[in-house]
Amino acid sequence: MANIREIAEAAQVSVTTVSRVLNGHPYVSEEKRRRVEEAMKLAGYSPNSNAVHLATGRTGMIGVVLPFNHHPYFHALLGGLMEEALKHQYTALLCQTNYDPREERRYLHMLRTKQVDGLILCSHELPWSDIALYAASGPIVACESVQHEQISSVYTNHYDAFLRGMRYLIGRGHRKIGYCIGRRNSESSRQRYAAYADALREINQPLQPTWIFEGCVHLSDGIRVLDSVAAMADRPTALLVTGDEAAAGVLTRARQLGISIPEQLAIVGFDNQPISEALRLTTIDQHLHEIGVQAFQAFYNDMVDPEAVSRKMEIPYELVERSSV
Amino acid sequence: MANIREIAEAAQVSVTTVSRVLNGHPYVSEEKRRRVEEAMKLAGYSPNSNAVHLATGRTGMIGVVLPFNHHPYFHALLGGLMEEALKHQYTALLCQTNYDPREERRYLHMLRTKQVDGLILCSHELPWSDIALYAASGPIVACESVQHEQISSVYTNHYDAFLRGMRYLIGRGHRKIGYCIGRRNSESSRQRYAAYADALREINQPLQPTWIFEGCVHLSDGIRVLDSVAAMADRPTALLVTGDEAAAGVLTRARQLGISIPEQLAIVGFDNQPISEALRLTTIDQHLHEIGVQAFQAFYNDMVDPEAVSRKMEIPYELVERSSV
DNA sequence: TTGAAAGCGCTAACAG
DNA sequence: CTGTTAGCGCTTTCAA
Repeated sequence: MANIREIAEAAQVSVTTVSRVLNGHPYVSEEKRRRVEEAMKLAGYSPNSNAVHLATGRTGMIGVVLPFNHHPYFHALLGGLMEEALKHQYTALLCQTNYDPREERRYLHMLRTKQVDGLILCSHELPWSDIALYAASGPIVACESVQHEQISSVYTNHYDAFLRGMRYLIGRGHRKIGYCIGRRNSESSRQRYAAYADALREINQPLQPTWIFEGCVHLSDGIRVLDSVAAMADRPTALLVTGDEAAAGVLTRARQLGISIPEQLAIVGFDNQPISEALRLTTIDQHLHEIGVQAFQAFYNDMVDPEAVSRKMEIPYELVERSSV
Repeated sequence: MANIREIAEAAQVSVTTVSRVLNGHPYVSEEKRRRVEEAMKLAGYSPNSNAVHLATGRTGMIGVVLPFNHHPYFHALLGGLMEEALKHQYTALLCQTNYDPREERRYLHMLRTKQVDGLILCSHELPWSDIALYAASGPIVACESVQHEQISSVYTNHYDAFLRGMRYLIGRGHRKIGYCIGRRNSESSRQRYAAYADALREINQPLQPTWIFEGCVHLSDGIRVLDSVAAMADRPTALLVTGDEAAAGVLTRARQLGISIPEQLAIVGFDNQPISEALRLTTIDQHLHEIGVQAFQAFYNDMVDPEAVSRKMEIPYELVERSSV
């Protein structure tokens, strides 16, 4: 209701001084600071964000674009991201797309209109060439490997990580290996397929299409997969499951059906999520929390120094051995 | 990058004229409109939202506060809400609290700082007396029954709805009835308990505490409940489950275990969510979509006419008979 | 330490 | 139909 001028009058100081105490600037006498604070409290004053944003040219808000957020994968990523954002007085605006390109574009547009200072994309539908056009309005960071010069990128090398998983299983004597992924058309899925095919080639095994499962995101998807596997005449002896949530579904369902893990079916999960620890699931940790942290830092760097070259940062993964292999 | 003045210069018109075409106002000659549009396209111009918001005193954004949004309950509510918001050129800012009162307060504060024009609370941790203090900064609408003069309220009469469910089951001959709720401490849970106790009193049945289940939100919770029930020596013959998602869990798990529905166990769900249709689940529809629509309208009314008295609107529920009873 | 004053980019009377 | 002009509320030189 009240504005900065009224506070200044009430406290018998200039608006500049009020602004100074508002922003914790030095060079304000204790006496005046006290008076200003009192006046603000008395008036129940809160500064108008829109005015602040207009005057400063920044909003202290970063848009985090993701398809949905009800998944441990995004929790881990967001955890790191927000932790880091907080350190720099930034707050995250959740931009949920539900895989709708129009929604995605709406959020990209917010960069143009200065509603957010930058964008971190945890997922995307639009082509990068399209997205890059918005980079002129503010930093854009992708949580996957992107070549574009204007887009920073913090990512896992999914080919390597998947190959590591395959070789680990192969090293344990497995030849009949299947795998589960989330969406088919993502870049990471392509990389995983390539690693899978290459690994099989190394051991001269044929590629068995029925052992590849798509759409594995939630626990229930893992249950579905295990049921399919159980019904097969020729079953794989090991499964690489991208996402511990789904892997947990596979594992619990298997136990339910009396299929012993790892003897009859070995499982390697991904992400080292809390549930994998609880279930003693062997998993490949891609350090999502760290990806979140680095993604924010990449944004922040671009923000502070717009001239800087966009970062391309590969985050190392790690195999966590437990008892599902 | 460019601002409205530069566009005006480029198009050889005044800034007012540019503003007019920007906002689709009448009284602009076709000739000038064309010139302005061309200049905007050429410059890749987008208006600065913060300036617009500051000048107009509104943001066209409404904050929707909820604990999490990965549940059909909130989908339905949000669906109606956003549909209505769209009609009035409003966009919803999802404010996820994870049941953390500090987060909630942060969102309430956004009303003070004019980051949003109003707030719709689908859930809350802070006491209403506390929340009401923020109502001076903009309309606040609750999706539950609230007495506070400054807070509009769009709600289901949970006591009546629950009683309706109980009497329906009783009418079908049931005497041993249990129920499942989400959180224990919500107002709706208290109402439900009251209706439950009253209904049992009507038929002179003792209240059996072990037949009351809390924390039933997801499908998995329903599974858990059914497993508990199956293990009981003295089982209820019917269950009132607030939330079709959980009810679906109860139902599928029961079938899995060979417990026949409705013969050995009758189930009444709540919300008439898509899954209940698929499973032929009898359910009480509280018209969540409509609650969302009305909640936005309540906000919009308060917005347009700040003098108006806050609305208290009870939305009728409806029993949808299918085959689980 | 302090304050006057010039913006930030846009809207909306008001006067033609 | 069009333009002038005074804000919206805050930050930030700049000079004192």
